[in-house]
Amino acid sequence: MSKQLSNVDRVYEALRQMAADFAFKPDQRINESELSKLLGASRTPLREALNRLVAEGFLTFQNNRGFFCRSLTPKYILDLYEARVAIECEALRLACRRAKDHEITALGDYLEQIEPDYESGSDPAEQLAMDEAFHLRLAQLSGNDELGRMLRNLNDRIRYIRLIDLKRLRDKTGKRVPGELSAHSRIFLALSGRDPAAAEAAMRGHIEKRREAATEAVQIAFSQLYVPQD
Amino acid sequence: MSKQLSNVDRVYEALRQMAADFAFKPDQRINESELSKLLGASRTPLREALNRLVAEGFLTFQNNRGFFCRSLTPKYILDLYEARVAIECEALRLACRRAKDHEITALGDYLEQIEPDYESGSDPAEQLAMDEAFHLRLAQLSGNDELGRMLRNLNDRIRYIRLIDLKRLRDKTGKRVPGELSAHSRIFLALSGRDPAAAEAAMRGHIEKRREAATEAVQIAFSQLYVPQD
DNA sequence: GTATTCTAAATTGTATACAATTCTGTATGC
DNA sequence: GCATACAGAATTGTATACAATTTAGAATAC
Repeated sequence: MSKQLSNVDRVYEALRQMAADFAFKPDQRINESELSKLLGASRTPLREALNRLVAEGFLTFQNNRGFFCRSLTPKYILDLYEARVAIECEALRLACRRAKDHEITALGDYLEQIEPDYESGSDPAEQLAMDEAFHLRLAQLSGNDELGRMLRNLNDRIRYIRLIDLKRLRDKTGKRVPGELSAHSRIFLALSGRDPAAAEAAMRGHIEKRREAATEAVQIAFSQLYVPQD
Repeated sequence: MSKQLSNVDRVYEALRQMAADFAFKPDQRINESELSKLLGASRTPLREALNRLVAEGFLTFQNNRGFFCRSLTPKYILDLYEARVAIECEALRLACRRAKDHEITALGDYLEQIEPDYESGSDPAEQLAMDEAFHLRLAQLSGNDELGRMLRNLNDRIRYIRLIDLKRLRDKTGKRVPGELSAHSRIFLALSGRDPAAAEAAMRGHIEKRREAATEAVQIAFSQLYVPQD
């Protein structure tokens, strides 16, 4: 009847958020004592949480030197985008075979529901959250829990860069994100028609297009991380 | 100049092996004190290692109840096989584009080198290790570290079942594993010819065929895990 | 016999202490 | 100036102690 979440879980969630947002700068060494004070827990649960994040690829670990933030390089981000292609395309193929009609209908309703917010120049972070939610629901229609789990992990590690890319896209095109929604619609229509080849092609193109802008986004990320913003 | 590996690393490797081999039975609760005595370390580093394994999907964790072995169900194993298809097919597509000629040649040499051991009825565990090594090298030709990392994780979680499947296959076909080597050859030839479609088709069929036998292998796994062997 | 409550034992959760190691800055030699 | 050696400070690694919680079993009621 009391708290369901353990302290380690709380610390873990906080650290995951921090790591996703690069609150730790790339390759930065993490001071355990300092961090444990900040999070209001001793080093024991803190280190347990840090170890989880190492296994998930958010941090690295060196014996007797402690924990470090993952580095941020174009190669790393390009790899993550490619891994997304692998996971999402296969999930989509499976979804074409397995998703129930009512599940597809429900996803279509969701797409329509978020359309106004997506169109209007709402908060980029919200917009990205909606995008991730759509992609995740799509992946979940495969019925494969591992693929969903992997996608969630990839999303969390790539989010910081995707957010930069999204903002840039908006600036360049004046509050409108062109082609994005129609890309989602194209994927959805292929799924509705149970056409795996068309669905996969649409998904692949959709992700690939953003991947091509990733290197540039990484450059911007560095300038944001190391230069005072305003 | 002294030990490079930390105690946590040592404990982690041991636990990972145990978890892969289902030295912990599915859903079994793990007693920390007992295990720490067994591994010759205190509960602090033990729990750090256990947390890594939770993040990797080998174990689960319930607040105030501790760590448990992952459960073993046909659905779980089928999901892992599907995830392998996702990772390996995409890696292979990328390899067709990116692998250097000399890398492909080297892989071909490796394939020829292991052929005699693979053909003869050598130790099934060794045979599986060779199979995994081939698939991993293939994936690494993609140049994508994330895909390699994901495949390694999947391999470790699925190995126990694959070993059972492989033994069964040998028993049924009298020391010969038919079609296996030629499947690898077919994949390799398509890669050599830089034909992603053919390569992916061969890979997909190769994995899918074993996936179809997975449910049966899970049944056998249970009988092995809960009945004295000899 | 079954269900319920209670108590003691077992187990997990986490803070802390201290050993081992690395890091930092200063002094020394060339 | 530059490299090296060294000492002290800082940091990580891990055992241990004890609190919090769950579990197991006995006693009781129906």
